[in-house]
Amino acid sequence: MTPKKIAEKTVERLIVIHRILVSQKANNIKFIYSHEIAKLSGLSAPQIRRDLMLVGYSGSPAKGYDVSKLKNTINTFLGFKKNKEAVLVGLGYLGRALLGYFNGQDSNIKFSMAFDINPERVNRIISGVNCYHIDEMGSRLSSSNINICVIAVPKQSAQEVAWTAVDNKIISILNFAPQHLRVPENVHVENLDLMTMLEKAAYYSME
Amino acid sequence: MTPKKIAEKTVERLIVIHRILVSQKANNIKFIYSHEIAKLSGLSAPQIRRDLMLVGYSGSPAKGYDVSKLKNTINTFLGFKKNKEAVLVGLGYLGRALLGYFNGQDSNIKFSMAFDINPERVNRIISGVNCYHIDEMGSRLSSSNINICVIAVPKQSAQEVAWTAVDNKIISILNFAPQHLRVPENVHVENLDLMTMLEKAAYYSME
DNA sequence: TCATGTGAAGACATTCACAGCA
DNA sequence: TGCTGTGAATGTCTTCACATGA
Repeated sequence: MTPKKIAEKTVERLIVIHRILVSQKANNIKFIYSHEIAKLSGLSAPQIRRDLMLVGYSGSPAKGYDVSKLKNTINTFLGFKKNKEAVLVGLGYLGRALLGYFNGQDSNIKFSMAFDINPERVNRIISGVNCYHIDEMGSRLSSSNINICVIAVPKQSAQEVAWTAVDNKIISILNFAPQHLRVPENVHVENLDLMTMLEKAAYYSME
Repeated sequence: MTPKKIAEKTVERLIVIHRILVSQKANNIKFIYSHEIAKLSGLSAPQIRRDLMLVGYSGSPAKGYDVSKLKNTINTFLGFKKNKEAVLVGLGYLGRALLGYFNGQDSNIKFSMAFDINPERVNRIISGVNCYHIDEMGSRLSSSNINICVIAVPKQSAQEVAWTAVDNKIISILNFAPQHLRVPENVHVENLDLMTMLEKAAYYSME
């Protein structure tokens, strides 16, 4: 499906641009210039034009880009599908927050199940999501078609969870554990280390 | 305080390396080679040596780097201080999770207060942190010495929160709202957009 | 022998600046 | 006039590869 090899940063920017287009469309804006997107996104205008070049949509110098058409083009380009499913592992503070946060938004992606090792957290429904014991993860994943896994467990367990995941159809992981995961080559890992980010913010709080 | 202008990515890597050194020290490891750090962090060995060059610590080819000394050098270089304070705005799912998550870890950075607009969420203690109404944010910040702010409010309110923050001593923001923040030049903004990250993970889940 | 420290090369990402067009 | 689309230039980051030293 992935047409060419696109830089990760480009993918990120296109997602951001796409969201801006969605919101502009909701506001009934029909056309938009690159510098307007720039203002809203914090990206630079030439950068945006370059990214849009890549997706192969042409605007007009007179009116700018057709919001609706451009949105659809990016949609297709990124292969967005409706109702994509993901799975969450780890129902601590962070995990439960993610369930509420993501499943509350109007997003294409929903968690369709979650796992934890703690018996008190499982066999119930949290934010509309069925929660099971981690022992069931392998079998439930392999009998599903889910291939996105979000890991929100303590770092000691993260690698083990990742192995179970990649053994059962998962090919993309969003990892919140501050732990480098070893995975097969074809599996994508997106690390999101909150502690590092907070420490980074702290670094820039010194003058 | 910031000695030279260090690339943001370098800062991130140094934080990661630092954490690895802390954990190695806890395991009583005295010396470590760059390729060992590489294995643990997912970074490349030359990259690590380059970063360490920058902090100005020299290892020995025979034994590698002295874990304890290197840790302290990075500590000093990054200006880590004990018990740095931050403030949280937004006590929804995500905000409450961050309180539990960060204040539970053994970190140098703690939240010392939190704010929300919803009366039901304030004037109480959550995960050991005093929660106040957003109206009190300005006065409480200005009478404190906190200069790190974590924003976990809906995107509609994020810019307003940011303005209150920067008007009251905040110079570094960790922003979870999917919204570009306009701030004065001297203020650092670290964006952490969970929805974009999940969508990015979804992108890489297609073959 | 094997790892460090680092100049030089290479890869990658961003911006410049302008032709072309409505 | 003021935008888009884009070749070329610039800037930044990463890796290579090897001299050096224990």
